Amino acid sequence: MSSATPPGSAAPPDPGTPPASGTASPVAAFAALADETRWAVLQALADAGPGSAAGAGAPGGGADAGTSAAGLTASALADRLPVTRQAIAKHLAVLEAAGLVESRIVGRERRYRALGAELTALGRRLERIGDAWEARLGRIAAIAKELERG
Amino acid sequence: MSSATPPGSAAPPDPGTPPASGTASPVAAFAALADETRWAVLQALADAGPGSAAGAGAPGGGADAGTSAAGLTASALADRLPVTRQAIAKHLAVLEAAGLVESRIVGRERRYRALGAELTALGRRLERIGDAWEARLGRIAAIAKELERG
DNA sequence: CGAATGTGCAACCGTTGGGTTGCACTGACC
DNA sequence: GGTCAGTGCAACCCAACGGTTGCACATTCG
Repeated sequence: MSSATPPGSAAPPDPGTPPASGTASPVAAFAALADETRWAVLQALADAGPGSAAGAGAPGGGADAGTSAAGLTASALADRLPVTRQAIAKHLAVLEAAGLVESRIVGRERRYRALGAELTALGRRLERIGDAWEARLGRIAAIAKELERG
Repeated sequence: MSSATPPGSAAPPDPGTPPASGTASPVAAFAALADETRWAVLQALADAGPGSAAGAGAPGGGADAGTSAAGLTASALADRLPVTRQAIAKHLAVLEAAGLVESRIVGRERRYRALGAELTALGRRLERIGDAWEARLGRIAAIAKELERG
């Protein structure tokens, strides 16, 4: 009971842990990744490129040129996805709480961008846990073989 | 809309895909990993070692010696965790559907074991997606800089 | 055979969660 | 200053989920 310690169940009161930056809890991140709509949001954020930023609408002019790599707003995402802006906002809140997304207030709008590094870190953690399990299984098999041989 | 393709949303009818083996859908796996009790189950399965297999009970004799690395039953897990056997059974069903756990019927009992390799594969996939996002962000930043200079 | 252990299915309950609608508010633009 | 786009909060609905209880079925052991 010491190798893989993913959840915060056995964690101490956690007193001196300011909201440093990244992942809150792995399970929260998994819960955030457990929804297809949320994946769609993440993917839309991930391939949000310059030129297709604000998308349709913006009749006045080009407007958001310049800081093109700043991400998308909830409304822009709602334009791309078949759900309400409010639903998107909730999803973005979940994703941000899980540390998978970051938000910046620009003018009167809030731009979100995906944090791929957090995803990568989470993946690496999963990888390590899986490897630990496999290793333990191997060890058990070895012991069993040993016992069999006498 | 071509780099990372985690969910099965945009997937074709998927006609000729027999239940090859492992992971059904990544989102299913994440949903499976999004519960603390399920993590506890996985961990209990992961460090299920010889000697502590059937746990307390078994008054008759040693019984399950031999195939000690075969995994734990739902009842044994229910003995270790503060939930009902039925709850454990449901969790195991979810985990098995997600491809994170495997079951073997021995006598009248069903033994489960954790599939660490699947976890590892899932982690690797996450890692790749995160890296792809980061790469795309870098490319966007480069383009923005180019535009600024031009 | 009878008793015990283990499993599986089904009903049920409380809570969470995705999604919508509606409204109030604030910052930008004419 | 008035209007318009964009956000935020709150209420509400319905489906899914975690969990329990209860019972019926199989299988092993005395």
